[in-house]
Amino acid sequence: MKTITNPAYKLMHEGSIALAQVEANGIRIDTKYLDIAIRRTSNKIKHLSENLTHYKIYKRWKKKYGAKTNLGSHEQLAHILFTVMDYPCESFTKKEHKPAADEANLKSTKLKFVAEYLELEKLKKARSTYLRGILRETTDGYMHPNFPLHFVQSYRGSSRNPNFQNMPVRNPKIAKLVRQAFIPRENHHILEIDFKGAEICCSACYHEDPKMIKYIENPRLDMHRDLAGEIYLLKKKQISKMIRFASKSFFVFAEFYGDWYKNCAKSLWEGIDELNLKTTDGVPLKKHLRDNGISELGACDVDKQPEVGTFEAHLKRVEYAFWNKRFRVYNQWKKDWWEAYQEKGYFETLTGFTIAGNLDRKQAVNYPIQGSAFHWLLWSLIKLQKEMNRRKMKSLIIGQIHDSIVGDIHKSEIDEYLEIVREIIYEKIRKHWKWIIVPLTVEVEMAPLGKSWYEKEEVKIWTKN
DNA sequence: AAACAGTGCGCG
DNA sequence: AAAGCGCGCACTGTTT
Repeated sequence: MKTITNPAYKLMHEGSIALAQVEANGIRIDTKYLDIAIRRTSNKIKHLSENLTHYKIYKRWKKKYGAKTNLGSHEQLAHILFTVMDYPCESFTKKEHKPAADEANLKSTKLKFVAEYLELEKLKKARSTYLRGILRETTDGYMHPNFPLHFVQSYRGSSRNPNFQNMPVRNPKIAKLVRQAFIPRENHHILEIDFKGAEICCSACYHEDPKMIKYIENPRLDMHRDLAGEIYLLKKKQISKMIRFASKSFFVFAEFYGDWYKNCAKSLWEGIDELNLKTTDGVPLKKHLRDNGISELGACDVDKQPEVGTFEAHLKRVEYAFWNKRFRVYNQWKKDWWEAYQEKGYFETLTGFTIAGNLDRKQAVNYPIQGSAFHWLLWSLIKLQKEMNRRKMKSLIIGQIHDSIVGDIHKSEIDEYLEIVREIIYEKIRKHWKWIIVPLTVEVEMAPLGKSWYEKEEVKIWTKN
């Protein structure tokens, strides 16, 4: 067993050098804004905390814990809600088997106190991990996060001090609060390029499922939309963007990573209310499902078969068709790959890394895909930076987020930069790695001149849809 | 005071 | 048969 091939070694070596330059470049931070944002957020936190103390629940909390009462203690709150006040508890912690204090479990009480508490917690997270974290790591207006390559089991990269790869983006308010701090250099744009469906494309290079390849090759096909149709019993034109999003994140990706229908049914069902899903003709999704004979989620009990007519039972069939009809070849690959790993105790990725150790089934089939998809990005970043250096460009690469590259690009170099990117991703990478059997595409997002990372918007240049 | 385990949450 | 992959960071509560 060879643990690493020469090309794999070279990739890590050159990758480390390229990322060292990225670290040295650093990211410009608006420290004045950060100071104001921290102050403003602190005021909100103070106000919200004070407000919580007027609730009856807080009085019970105080009675139970006295001087030890701590609004920051999830454990205390969960104990008050689920043990003292006896609200039905849907989940428990893994090791200690105490009532869980995560957002979903707390929210299930539907208490106003809890809603305000969660809002407070979001702000606290934004302030401590992000606003203060960024400020702490910034000197002379620049922050230099690390991008190590030698910590992750799957041979992905990571980021630390601070982690540049988990800056808020999904919650618009928190995203704005934090990402406004990231600004370009004078006369530059923040510009991000993002591999489209990197892990899905990469998986196809392993399993070569013809249906998956078709989805990737034909821009008029859309697997998330198709699955949304099956999951929610909709016609193509009824599927809104948000419905597609729910199908993609709560079913398709979850299934690819190894989740199953009972979990997916829950998150899909809860997602309907949380995302306020409606068909494009304005019909609330739960009403639509009711009209089609599905009016309940079902128990989703691990030990029980789903009840006929429930959403859970429906999703069981969708899952079956997903793996045994639609992506049958992928399914078979997973089985074969797992068998081979059990036989040998290791496997080799398409990029030349051997992965050994005690892996479970999901890890064994996910690692090669996750690792190799990142290696596409890393290889591209190395090429891109070398070319930028050769041309002595003013533009800089300032970060990497698994399948995207964040650049601080001079206004006079945008076209040039994008042309280099295009050549690498649309041409060179497939010449370098002959096993890439699907076309690779990237999306481009850019903020207006001088504007923050928060203000990035998609730039349509190479994609036709 | 420092270290540790456990939990939760931000991202891909 | 089992039942979501990979990270980093902050915080609580306990132990050293």
